Amino acid sequence: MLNAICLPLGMTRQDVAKMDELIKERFRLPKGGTLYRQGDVADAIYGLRSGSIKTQIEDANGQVQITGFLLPGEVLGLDGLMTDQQVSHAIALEDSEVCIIRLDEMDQLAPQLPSLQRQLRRLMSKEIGRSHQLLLALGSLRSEQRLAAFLLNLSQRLQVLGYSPYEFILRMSREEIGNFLGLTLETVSRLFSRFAREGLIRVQQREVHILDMAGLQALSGTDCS
Amino acid sequence: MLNAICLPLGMTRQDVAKMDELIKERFRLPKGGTLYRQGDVADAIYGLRSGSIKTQIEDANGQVQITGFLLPGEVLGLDGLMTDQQVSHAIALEDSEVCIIRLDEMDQLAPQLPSLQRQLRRLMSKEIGRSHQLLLALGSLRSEQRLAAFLLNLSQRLQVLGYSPYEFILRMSREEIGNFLGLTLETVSRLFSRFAREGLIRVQQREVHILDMAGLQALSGTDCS
DNA sequence: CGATCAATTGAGCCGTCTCAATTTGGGTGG
DNA sequence: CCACCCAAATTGAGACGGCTCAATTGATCG
Repeated sequence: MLNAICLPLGMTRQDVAKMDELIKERFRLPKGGTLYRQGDVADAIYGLRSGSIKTQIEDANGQVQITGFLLPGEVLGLDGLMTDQQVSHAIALEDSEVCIIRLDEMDQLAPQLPSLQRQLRRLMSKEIGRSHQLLLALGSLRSEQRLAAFLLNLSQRLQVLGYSPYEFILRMSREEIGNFLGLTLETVSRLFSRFAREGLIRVQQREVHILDMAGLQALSGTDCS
Repeated sequence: MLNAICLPLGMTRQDVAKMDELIKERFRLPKGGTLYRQGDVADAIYGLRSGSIKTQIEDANGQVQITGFLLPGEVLGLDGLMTDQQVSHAIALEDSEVCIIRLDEMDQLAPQLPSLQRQLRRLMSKEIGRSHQLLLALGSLRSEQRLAAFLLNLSQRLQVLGYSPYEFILRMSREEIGNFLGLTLETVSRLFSRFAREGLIRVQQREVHILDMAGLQALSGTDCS
């Protein structure tokens, strides 16, 4: 059931069949490739089938803030829905594949698919929640808490995908993690080293082993996220 | 034209007349009063007619992050639209008055009012932009830049309302400003003093006079916002 | 007019950034 | 296949910014 990757969750089998109509279109994105740019017309949303993607916003001065790292099964382009314009850039961290869901096609199918509406709402809700969480983190958490929360979040999302929550490969650089968390790359690197020294994780370049999940949770202050 | 305060912008006179149907309902909110709470069912959006309101989110640990300060003419409750649930608290900073626009009533009128849809989209777009800006600020700006940007933003919005952009009264405490900007109240207070010492502003409790707008803009790094 | 809360200001410390040197790993071309 | 090169990551030293704790002054409201 490949489509499960594109728009999963609470749908009947018939609904899923109808969904197939929408997600025929696929797209391969090479590492570093851009799926869409801030300001582009937003005429579709995208399901990430494989690989990983970052989204980032850019202000007039070229200042960049990464707003999210997407994993397979997650949906992007939702933030542009309101405006008909993308509000962020989407860039592949590695060779990736997305499926494209055109808005006009979706509008046609929508009346027959109430579950689609519900699904979409749930996704946007999650999106808003994410951005709020990031706000809270940047506003009030200390660096170690931010990184701990970051690792736990990643671990949890990978587990949902069927991967081990205890060992994974970071798809993003220290600099990108730092930007996302509002820290410098050196601070991120130091924290990785410190966490390792304290026996919380084992880290070797981008390969991470979580040794003490509970310890990380305690550190992050907030229970998971 | 009182309604201009509730949902202004690009509508024909006839459209505005129809809008009147929606915004009959008014509500007075005392200082410190709560308009809605995180988790409440979101069955309406609100136009702020007078006063000022803050919105804040709260995580499981009770950690609070203020996400915005609303001025008259601005609309709140939009972030709850997707989810049917409010995702933030809305609390009055002073005695305020809002008009209530019930969603079900709006849905009935929507087909006859395409401009309403457009208007709503524009507002949500602005909302998302705001949250992104805050993200950028918390992630990458230094304290002085944050406060400068904050003052300029306020100044600009007040000017739109017809007030002087050069002198205004802060409706929020130093602590609330600090929370919003990811700083402590002491740092905010010190910055106010420093700005005053440097001749950028004159400040006396919550009364602010901007003396050197260009200087503030230079400080904030980003041109206005 | 006292009580209370908000704001200011100071001193000292801790955390994070900056700048810089070094190591590691991956990719490319000889 | 190896040597080289470049980007990413690590680690250190030092400076600075913002936080914490604490005392004082200044408003506001019963």
